[in-house]
Amino acid sequence: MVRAPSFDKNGIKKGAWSEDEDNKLRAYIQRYGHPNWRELPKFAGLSRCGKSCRLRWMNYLRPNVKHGSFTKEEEDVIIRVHNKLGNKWSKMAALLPGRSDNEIKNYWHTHLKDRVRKEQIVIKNEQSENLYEPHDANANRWPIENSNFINAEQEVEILLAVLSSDLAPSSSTSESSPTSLSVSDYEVPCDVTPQISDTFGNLWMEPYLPDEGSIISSSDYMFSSFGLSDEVISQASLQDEIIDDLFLWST
DNA sequence: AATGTGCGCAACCGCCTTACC
DNA sequence: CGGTAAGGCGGTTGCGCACAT
Repeated sequence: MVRAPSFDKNGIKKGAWSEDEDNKLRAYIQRYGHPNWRELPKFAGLSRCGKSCRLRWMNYLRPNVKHGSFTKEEEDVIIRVHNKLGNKWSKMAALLPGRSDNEIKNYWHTHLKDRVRKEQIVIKNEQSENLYEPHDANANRWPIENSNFINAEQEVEILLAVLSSDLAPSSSTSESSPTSLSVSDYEVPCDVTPQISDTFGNLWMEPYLPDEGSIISSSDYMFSSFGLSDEVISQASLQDEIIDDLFLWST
């Protein structure tokens, strides 16, 4: 299952990691952190390159990393994000705490790729049958196909932004009716807010109509379209990066 | 029992981006 | 502003295992 250990011409070990190497790397990082991956193996007593150490830590040794089969919810997130962005494994990993980008990538190629391909064929066939009813209310039940009012990457990033605690509504407003949500409910930095409004227009202000008679906000619609649980949402820790991204898009 | 074949996944490789000088 | 180093990302590979023949 793993590559056989070997040494390159510089004496750098390659291939499968031994338990002893794992212990050395784990102990060193837990004590000193990893301010410099290139220097780390030297001080940790490992005959590995820095990249190899980083990969081993990120994919296998770091705390809380999960292994084993994916849940249905995790599969849904992968499929939906892949539908929007393609092979952005690190974005998916950010939405799935404990899962590494490498593991998600492997899981996609071995379990999901073919399944999604088949399902997309089915969806396309069903859509082609509805060609003459493009504005039918039921069309809103296809969130992936009907949410391209901004580009896909922006949509996922805005989703992450809304999911993160800094931008989420404060507790005093989160209990209120969804129809009352507006951009002012979010703690967006003051120098960013007007630019977001300029860029995304009514995205933050207009309610989305998923079905006759019910009204939810655009952001709530995005939550539901990605099928993310509150638990996943609360664990997202990308707020700084997201705010930076939002700022960049708006300039 | 021996051999062949496909799958799953850890690890490697090369490129791109970012930070620093 | 250009060069360099380091980190990060996505594509690909190699090998052990399970199953089929």
